[in-house]
Amino acid sequence: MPELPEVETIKLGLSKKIIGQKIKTIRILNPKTFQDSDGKPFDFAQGLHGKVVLNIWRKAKVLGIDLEGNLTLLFHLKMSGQLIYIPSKTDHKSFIGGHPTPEMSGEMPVKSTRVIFEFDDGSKLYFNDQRKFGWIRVVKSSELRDQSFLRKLGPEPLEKGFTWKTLKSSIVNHKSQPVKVAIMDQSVVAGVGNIYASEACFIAGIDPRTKVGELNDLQFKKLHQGIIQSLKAGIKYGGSTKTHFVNAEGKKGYFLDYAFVYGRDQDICKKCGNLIHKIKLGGRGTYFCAHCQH
DNA sequence: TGCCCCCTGCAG
DNA sequence: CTGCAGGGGGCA
Repeated sequence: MPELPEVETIKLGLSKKIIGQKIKTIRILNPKTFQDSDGKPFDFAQGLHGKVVLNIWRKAKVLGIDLEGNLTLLFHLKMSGQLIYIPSKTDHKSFIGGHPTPEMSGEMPVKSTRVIFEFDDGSKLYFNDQRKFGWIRVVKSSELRDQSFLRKLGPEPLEKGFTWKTLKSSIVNHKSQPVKVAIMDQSVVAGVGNIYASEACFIAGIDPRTKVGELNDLQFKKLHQGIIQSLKAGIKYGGSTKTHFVNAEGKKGYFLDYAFVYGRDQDICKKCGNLIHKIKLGGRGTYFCAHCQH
């Protein structure tokens, strides 16, 4: 899935477009994608029809859309989810000067489209998800904090409360894990996934295989900085598009052009010129420079 | 604290 | 054909 920077990119793009809009219809092409927390079908006609979008937020890799009537839509994009907003025909012409880009022309829905939200002005929000791991849920806004997956999350790495000491304390019961695996645990830090975990270890100068219990305080400080810097860079370049990720306008992100190690097996380290290596940690592809990381 | 699994599609 | 892919829940 999209990790924190990708979901943040979608959030920033979507909030400009759908806050204040009223939901007209919801078409569910893949019922499994859209379930309430009990796995029962949700009564959309009664529940969401006519509701106005009040706010959009992100927590870890989950995107939330608050609606009128104490309702919140939760989205998890998992590995291949996309949320693409297509303006209504009128807006669309004025927006791009009458020359539709491929992703904005009438190519939606596509084969992987699972759910379509239509707003009162005719614009649409498409939830595409090739692998069908992603989900959408409806919860009461006032009961958000009871959601188990939100309760289990560690600190938000780009918020004030995240310091190297809070990182050290939240990671304390992962001492025997490789550090790269540990920072991908959402209870340690919220929102770090496979790409930015490799990047954070590189920036910190730490070998991703190093056991958490072997890290000293200086390394925790560097790791803390590495997490923050890699995520910020991800947001700056509009996220990482390996295969699926696109922003709310259907456009790719370019972080991987600037990545130090991720996806660069047998390529040259941008810092020292030695070869980047790919290994497997916790079942996931992991990239590092043996010369820069110890 | 490690696997298996949920799926689909693409590269090798 | 096999293996692999931005995730993470459920299980022993």
